[in-house]
Amino acid sequence: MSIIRDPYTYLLGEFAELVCRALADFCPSLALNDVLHIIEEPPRREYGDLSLPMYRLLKYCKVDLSKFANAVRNISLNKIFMELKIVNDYLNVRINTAEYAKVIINAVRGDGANYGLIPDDRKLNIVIEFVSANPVHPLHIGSGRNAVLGDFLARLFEVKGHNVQRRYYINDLGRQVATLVYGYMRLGMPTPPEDVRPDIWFGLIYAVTNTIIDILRLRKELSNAGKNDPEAYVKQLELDELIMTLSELRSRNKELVDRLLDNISRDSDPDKNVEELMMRYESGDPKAVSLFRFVVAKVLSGIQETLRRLNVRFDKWDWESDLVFNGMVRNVLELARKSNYFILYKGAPALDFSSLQHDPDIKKSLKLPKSINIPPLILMRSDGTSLYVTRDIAYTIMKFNDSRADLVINVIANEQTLAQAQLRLALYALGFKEEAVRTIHFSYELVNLPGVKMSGRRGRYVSVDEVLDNLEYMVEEIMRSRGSTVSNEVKKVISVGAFKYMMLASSPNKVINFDANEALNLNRNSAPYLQYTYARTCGVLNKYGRDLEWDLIDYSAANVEPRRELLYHIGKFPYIISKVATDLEPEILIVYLNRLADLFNSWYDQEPILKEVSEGIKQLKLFITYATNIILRNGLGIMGIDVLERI
RNA sequence: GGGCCCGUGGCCUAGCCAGGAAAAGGCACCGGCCUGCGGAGCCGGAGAUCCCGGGUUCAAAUCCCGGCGGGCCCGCCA
Repeated sequence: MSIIRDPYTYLLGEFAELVCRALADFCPSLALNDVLHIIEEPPRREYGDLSLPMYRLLKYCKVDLSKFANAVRNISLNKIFMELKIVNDYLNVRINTAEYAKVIINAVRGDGANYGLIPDDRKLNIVIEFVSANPVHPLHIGSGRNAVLGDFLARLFEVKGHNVQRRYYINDLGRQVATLVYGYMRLGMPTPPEDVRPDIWFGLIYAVTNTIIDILRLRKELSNAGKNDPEAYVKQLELDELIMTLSELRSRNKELVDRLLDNISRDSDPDKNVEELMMRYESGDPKAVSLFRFVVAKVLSGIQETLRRLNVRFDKWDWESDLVFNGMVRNVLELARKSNYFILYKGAPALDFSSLQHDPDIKKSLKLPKSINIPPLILMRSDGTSLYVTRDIAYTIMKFNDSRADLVINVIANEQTLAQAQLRLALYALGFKEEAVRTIHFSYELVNLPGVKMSGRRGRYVSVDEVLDNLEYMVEEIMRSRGSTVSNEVKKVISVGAFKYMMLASSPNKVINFDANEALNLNRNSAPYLQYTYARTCGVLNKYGRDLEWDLIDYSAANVEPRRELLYHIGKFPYIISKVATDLEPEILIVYLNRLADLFNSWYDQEPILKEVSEGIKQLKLFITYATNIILRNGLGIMGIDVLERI
């Protein structure tokens, strides 16, 4: 007999088969999958362990419910089910826990430390592009959410046996980097200070430069406008706000801000100079290239430090500018010119999707929004420089070619839904139909600060590092209040875990309103709670100090609450992992692990494990502890959260 | 004007896609449990018009339509 690796799925299958066989005579069209679909868990355990609402069978065969009931009543139970009852038109079964425990125990015994991690049959090449934050300031918590989600997806697919490549798109051709470089030049290109993180230092230059440029532009507009310009009032308000922002920034580094203000004010047209810089860089001017690359690499080194702190790694760092330098962007433009969808829009080369976007088949396969009007996609500026989406088309093609990808997943904020739809349409229009279908936008919502709008341009954001620093401080405080100390290692594992948990605990398409007090709460329903529970299991297992005596386990002792419930939950882990991998919803895993920890802690308080006198029961209890231990480690592992043997 | 996402006790979150038995966790609040294998824990209590209005259905937090509220997008920005 081969070992069953996924007990719960096996259980569902057995139940469905039982039902199908019983109803085969008068309900021949009823498929196993239909029944599987209908099976649910009763709201309360008294009803049974699994339940089939019989009225839902009426969809498949129209006969009287009593006929179902009669047929079902005569089901001869196999050994894993021990009781069958019909209550309120529900067919409820009770599991023979002793038998089911055997299945679960064999599954855990067979897979050991890999319990629950069952590879898919087909091994895919999956590219995940994530973070890809503009290299102009430190990672803020929004990017932190992206990093944690992308890392979660990568770990999940790896566990499911796929070949995962993690890529970071270094967006160095945009106006943002050019603005930063411009500011750095105006500052006189000083050597970045050693004692400040480069992303923080350059991030300040970036915010200050942006704000000053905007102030100068507004001032010019105001002085040109007539006194009766109705917009003048609004502009004045905007200007006042910017000046406040600048004075806030000034409080961080007076000298730097004054110098920038002085030097940028002397420039008669900063906007034009920023654009000129962009052009020089894109055309490959060696001086511009070395300067841009220097600045970006510096900022990136800071970002990488944060990512290392989060234990998020990348396989490839893709420079956007390389796509222009190596001709790939030009190729895309040439392809576009030859395509049937090419038009000149307001004099600029563009793709027109009006004939494509309403085709129901295309809409469905490319997962386009129901009724949406996608405007023509302009591919090139009239000054000859490239645009973001054009470069992104080239990049996507490269991601497919580079790693023979079956799937490209882009972890990108919800605000880019339209742009991502445009990207897929453009790929389709240029003849990359397969690629278009296999490009997946994994969308997530932003992280908001209560009251303030986060803005990198204004230097207004909470960085990942600040949050982690605060979390570490909280951990220290808690330990101090208990009269003990904490190692750096423990402090780091707990704070990083708490951060990741926070980012994964709510559905990706929900906005997170970042509340510092809430975020620093290390109580239940958090990573530390799960880590603590894990450490508890380690404590017991270490104290026992030997391997389990699998053959001595007393299965019959499984049929006692709350062991029963706990075992049932343990048996569900592989099923949960599969579900998470299908739905790509981290919160499912979190809910499951919390419940497991709750059940374990509650049980732990009720029954001694090591003091159990019956050897068979003691081995069963050790098994429960061991399985909980493995599940917590594997579950947290997928979330990128480390565990500790001692806290 | 059009589109996307969200709305569940005071607060945060699961359940919604695949409708089904008395809506599930947590925080905060109230009351108990520390010489026991780890109290970052355990036991108990209180607290909900599932945003509103229609519709579909034997049955709606869940599906459909229309509102309301919040966030976001519709650029020769990224």
